[in-house]
Amino acid sequence: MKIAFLGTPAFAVPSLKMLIDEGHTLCVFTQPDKPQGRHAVLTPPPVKELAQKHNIPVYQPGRIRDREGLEPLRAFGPDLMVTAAFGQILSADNLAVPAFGCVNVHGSLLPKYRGAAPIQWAVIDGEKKTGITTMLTDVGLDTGDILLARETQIQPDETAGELYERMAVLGAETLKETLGKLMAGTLTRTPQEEAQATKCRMLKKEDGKLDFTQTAQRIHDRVRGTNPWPGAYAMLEDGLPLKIWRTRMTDVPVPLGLLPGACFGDAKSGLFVTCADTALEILELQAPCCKRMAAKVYLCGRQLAGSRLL
RNA sequence: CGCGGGGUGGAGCAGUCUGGUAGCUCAUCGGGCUCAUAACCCGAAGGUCGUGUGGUUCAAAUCCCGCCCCCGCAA
Repeated sequence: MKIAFLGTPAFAVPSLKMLIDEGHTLCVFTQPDKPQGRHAVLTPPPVKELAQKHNIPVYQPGRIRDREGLEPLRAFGPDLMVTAAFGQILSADNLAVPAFGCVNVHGSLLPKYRGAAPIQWAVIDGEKKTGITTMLTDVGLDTGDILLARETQIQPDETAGELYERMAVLGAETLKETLGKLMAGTLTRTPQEEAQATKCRMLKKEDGKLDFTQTAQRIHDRVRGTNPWPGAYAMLEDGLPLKIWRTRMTDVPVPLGLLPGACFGDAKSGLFVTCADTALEILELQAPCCKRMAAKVYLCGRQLAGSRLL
């Protein structure tokens, strides 16, 4: 089949790889290169790199709805469009181009977690399971009819980054199955239950800010859900941010009289922070201007016990 | 030339402002205590202080200059 693939980040890479391996005729649309890193080096999105490696034509329109996106799309004349974390909203004109419409690979069990960063939000919310949904794209935000859904369990200590990788692979598998049924003519569509729908937004830097008046479980979930981006953090008493990469639920009792955010422990027993209910162990952290390291290692050279995180 | 912090025994840091042959915690090794221990006590080994065989000085981890690498913020 002639397929236009619209995707941008690492999540979309396995899906594109699958389409390449299946031998489809492809054309890729992805977001423009963006400055990244300390020196703002212009970096191509992961999907672009894969596409170029296979000599697939790549278009990077600022807006897919505008002429600069629509024209190459029409010129390619795809039978089907596939989107996976593309990052732009398609217009009715875009959707009208392919005869078979547009299949979207979404990182949640729709109608829950429509929108951006569904994988991260599922972890932050402490969900036990999530999954991939393929759907027929319409003009709304992830509102189209559901084609297939595949569940996966979220492990208690799994980070958003780890889950993201698994979901990217699961997404490719689900997409493959969806296309197989589409070509076999056995695909069915099910409207989403609007009453069950929830939306999630893009993650912001501030979403990594920890609030130790919450329970240890909720804080643990936020640490997991914001790893690796934007990263969880708390303020040290001098006002600088301390990044917290990994935590572990414990049954360590909180010493009497400690306020939420108070730290205790040492290089041998580990670092603990007081939450609303129990203490949470901090396994890996990163002080300002330093590399990330195990909390016990950090405590070899510096003190945190007795201080408080805000 | 976006702003800023850092490179010191295996690891993490102090010492740099107010130059004078390097200190702390953890790890390692040896010994001791103990029914036992990753716990505790005692002792030991281990560093040309990122780099130039740079400059200043009687003397540089410390002051000045160049270079390399790492990190935080901002994009």
